Amino acid sequence: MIDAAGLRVMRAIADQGSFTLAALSLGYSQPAISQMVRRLEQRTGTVLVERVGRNVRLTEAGQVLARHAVGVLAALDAAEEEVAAIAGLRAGRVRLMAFPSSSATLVPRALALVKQRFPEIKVTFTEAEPPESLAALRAGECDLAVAFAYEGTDLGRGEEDLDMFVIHKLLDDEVRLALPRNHPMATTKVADLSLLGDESWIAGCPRCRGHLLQLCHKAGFTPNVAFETEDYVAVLGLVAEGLGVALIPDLILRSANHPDVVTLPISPASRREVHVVTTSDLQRVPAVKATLDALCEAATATPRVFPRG
Amino acid sequence: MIDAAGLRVMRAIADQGSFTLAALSLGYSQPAISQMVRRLEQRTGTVLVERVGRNVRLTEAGQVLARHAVGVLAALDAAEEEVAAIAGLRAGRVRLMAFPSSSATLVPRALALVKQRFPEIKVTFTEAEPPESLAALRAGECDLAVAFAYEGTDLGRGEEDLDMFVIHKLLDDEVRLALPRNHPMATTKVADLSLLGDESWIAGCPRCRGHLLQLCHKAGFTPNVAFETEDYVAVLGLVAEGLGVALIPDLILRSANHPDVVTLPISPASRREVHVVTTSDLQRVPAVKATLDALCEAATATPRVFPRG
DNA sequence: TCAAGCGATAACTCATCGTTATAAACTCGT
DNA sequence: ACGAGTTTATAACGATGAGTTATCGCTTGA
Repeated sequence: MIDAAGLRVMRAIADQGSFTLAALSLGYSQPAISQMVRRLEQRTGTVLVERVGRNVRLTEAGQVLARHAVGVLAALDAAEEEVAAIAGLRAGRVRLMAFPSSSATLVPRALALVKQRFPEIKVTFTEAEPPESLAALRAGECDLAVAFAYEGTDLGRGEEDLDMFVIHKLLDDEVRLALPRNHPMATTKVADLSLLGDESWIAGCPRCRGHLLQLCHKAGFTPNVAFETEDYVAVLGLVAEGLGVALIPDLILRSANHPDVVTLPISPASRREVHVVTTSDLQRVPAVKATLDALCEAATATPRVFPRG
Repeated sequence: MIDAAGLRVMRAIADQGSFTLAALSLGYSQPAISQMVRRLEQRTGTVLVERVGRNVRLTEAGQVLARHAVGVLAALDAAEEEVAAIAGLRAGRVRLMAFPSSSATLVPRALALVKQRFPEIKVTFTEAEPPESLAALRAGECDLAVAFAYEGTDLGRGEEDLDMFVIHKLLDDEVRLALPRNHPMATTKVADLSLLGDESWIAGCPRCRGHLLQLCHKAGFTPNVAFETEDYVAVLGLVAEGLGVALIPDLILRSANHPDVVTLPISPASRREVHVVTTSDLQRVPAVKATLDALCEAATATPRVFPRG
């Protein structure tokens, strides 16, 4: 019934004291104000403006509207400004979820980029394995998910519905074999999986374990998994102590390595792909887009370091 | 840029969780909501709603709008309600000015009527002589002026510009002669002015004094004005003591009389007209109209009482 | 008394905002 | 796996709102 434009007009009339000046101050023509007032009057069913001589004066009802206009317009401007800040990257919150081994290098680098470019944007970060982060994304509890997929497998658990997502590839993450420095194979250039059927194996996260089983199966044996832990520092420790060998993604090795552990490329080679996942809607949210871009840059700019002991 | 309708829509979406339900709750069709959101999004340049499956979810910017909507819409409703109250006679303030002798009977009766019918309407009342009340009306400091004009004269001072006013006649107010009970003429039915050239006269307000001079002039003499006072109770007292005679409007005699004073119709008859004056704009203000109506009713309903001692 | 200023009005244009009808996409139950 | 039932998106269209320019009438002040 009564809208912000009407209040703005009433306020201008109250401030300026005439239709003409009010029109001027609002950037309208004088008849626009005249008609606007008439519309307001027939909507409210009340006289809002007293026409006295060639001047105008607000009636009681008109003064009521002008008085309320201040608050309403201020609140409206505040809302507008807040949205504009989000649109203009001067504000905004991005909820990022990433799997643990990405949080060592990739994510911090991206967050630093965002913070440097858009200091006002708050990126909240939660570690989560891919199935969990994708579920959060689907549930609207997250804006960006950094996830990985081993060659030939899907992101998430496989039965996931990925149609709703927009997926950007960040980098290829080489899977390497970790073995003790004093292991006979430690001096070779490439580790041939098929020669490792008798080793004790140390498995990582559930999906990594699945990948290990798959690779070994293709290599002709079923691995003897002696330990399971999701903590890759622990994996390296176990390997260093000669308690087994393990498959470890290169990404982890960039931030964690162990003096007594050697890593080698494996044959047949295997890698996992690291992706950042969002939705087409969220991708168009400026702060989300900025963070996504930063992740892509961090991925390409990060040099690959292969610590070979 | 962003208006109340937009906020209302965002709020409804936030509350209802879907476009369809939001449309239902606002009495719109579903496409109306869909288009409204799209318009808002291209105006703000931001994604406001995440389309997820067949449901929707607000983005951060959308939540900002929905959050601000509460306050803005509440303030808007408050303004609307306040104006509606004025329009519906459930509120409002009327500033009434009336000349002193009207405040004895006419005005109290009218105010009682208003109060009985519309208890919420506050009528403020100020005594003022016609020129002053009309000036206040012109200056916007008054909504209704009760004024009088002697036969053949204007309201106000005569040089007044009456075009801007709307004038309603309330009643004819007979001018009577007041004289002491023991005055020789006290027993006659009609006082012949031309026989009173030798009397001492007591004059009232300036305009009444002018009228007195005019009447006497027509009757062939210039009155000997012994006293001047605007207090008609004083006039009656002076007359009662035999210090002079006076012309007194009937309206005053309805509320003030004196046992030792007799009043007679005069010849030639003279009367003043009592009017209520406002402007065409103010006349359409409900509370003003209600008060004006009450004044008219009070004027016609008030029986004429001629206390003849 | 005349020129200047102000509000009202008329006539017209255009964007907005609503509608209905229909398509496309998703969820869920069988 | 597939169809029923929702849900959003889109198209086409109409009514109304809201702006413009041009012009009139009135008030005012020199």
